[in-house]
Amino acid sequence: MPTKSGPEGRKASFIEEARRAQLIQCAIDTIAELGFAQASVAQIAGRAGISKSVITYYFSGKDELIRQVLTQIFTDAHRYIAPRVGAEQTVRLRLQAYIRAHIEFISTHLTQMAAVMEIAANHRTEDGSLRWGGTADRPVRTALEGMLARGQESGEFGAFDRSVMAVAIRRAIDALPPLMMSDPAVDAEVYARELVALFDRATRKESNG
Amino acid sequence: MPTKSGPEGRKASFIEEARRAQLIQCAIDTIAELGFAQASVAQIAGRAGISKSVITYYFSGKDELIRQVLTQIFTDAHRYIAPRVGAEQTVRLRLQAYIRAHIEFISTHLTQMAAVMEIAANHRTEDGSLRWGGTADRPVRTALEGMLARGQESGEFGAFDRSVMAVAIRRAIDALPPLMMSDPAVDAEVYARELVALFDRATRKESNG
DNA sequence: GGAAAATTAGAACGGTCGTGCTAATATCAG
DNA sequence: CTGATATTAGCACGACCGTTCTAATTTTCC
Repeated sequence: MPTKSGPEGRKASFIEEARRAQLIQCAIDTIAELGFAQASVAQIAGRAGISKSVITYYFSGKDELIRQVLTQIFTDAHRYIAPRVGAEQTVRLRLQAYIRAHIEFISTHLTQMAAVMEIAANHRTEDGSLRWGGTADRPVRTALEGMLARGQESGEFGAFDRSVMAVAIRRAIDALPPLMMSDPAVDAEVYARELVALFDRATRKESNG
Repeated sequence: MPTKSGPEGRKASFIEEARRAQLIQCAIDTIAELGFAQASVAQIAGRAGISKSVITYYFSGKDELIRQVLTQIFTDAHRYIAPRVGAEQTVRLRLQAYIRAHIEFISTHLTQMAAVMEIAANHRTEDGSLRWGGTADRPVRTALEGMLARGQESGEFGAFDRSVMAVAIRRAIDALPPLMMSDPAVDAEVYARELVALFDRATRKESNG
């Protein structure tokens, strides 16, 4: 049963593993540089220096490749961020670690993040609706809202709408990739420090000023 | 000299004005609904119930049409927002009006804003670089940074990095279109009130808590 | 070293893109 | 009403899209 059309069943060969990794990396670079719409199979294959058909040989199609790009990047990000947040003891410190860890990961994985955002904003199903769009970031925001809720219950945070605060935090974090790519003068450390301070004030109880 | 290829020279006829307005509106609707990449000339013409060539008859090409979509929306937005900000006397009130006016306009022009963001994020020149991207929002942020600077000089605001604060404010405002389009339960008034309160705290002087 | 399998290049397919051209129709001035 | 002009539909064009197919080449294994 092996032979025909693509590697299946048997364990991946050395060449297969190397090609898959190469193609995923080339897809990331191409999407980040040219944008999702311009990242055609021909472009990605050209960057890898191979023929188009190699892509459909190792992946069932372009969608498969895109999917694997996303899962790889998300796995990397989660592995970096989760332990750094979990290490902190108070909710306020966890929120600070949340912001800092995100910005550290983003600033050291700029092309990956640019690719993720291009895909999230543009990849659509055949019926025209966004494949990962609209509600795909909801679980992320929901988790963040949970953290904010615990901070309010414990009295560490003041009164505010948690969903609006979560949106503001996420959007401020996700602003970094385009910022850094269009302006190399942007300093990720400064950005992290200022954002931590900004939302530290924003989550405080109203102290009659 | 009249005749050949498109209306030029003479003043626009009734039909011309109507068609241009219709096509701009259809472009907005199509881009907002299907995304920029899927908003082909054929799609836009189909929505208008006319032939593709009518578009290239009234506009020099697709780029021209897109450009007019942007200028129309930006003009509308500026006419709504500018006087509301200018009416306030203190910097803090002006910042509040800035946020509120933006959210009011956005929530009442959702499809327009969705179209603008699709275009800004995706429209590229032939060499592959974003046409309105990267640095196109710089003047907007710069103006906002100026407002923040005046607030710090007058002592109304505390100490913070103005460019980071400007990014956070803009990103929080620009989050509204996708929020409202994916979740009809989102309340623009609540969002405006909470955002005003959030950045009111964030711009305050550190009051030792 | 030779057969079988894995991997690759390259061409071909049907489809959509934006634009240009042509011929038919609608509008309007005289 | 009529001729000129504005407007429109429809097709053709070259380009690129993602996928499929075939044939050639490389690798693997006995």
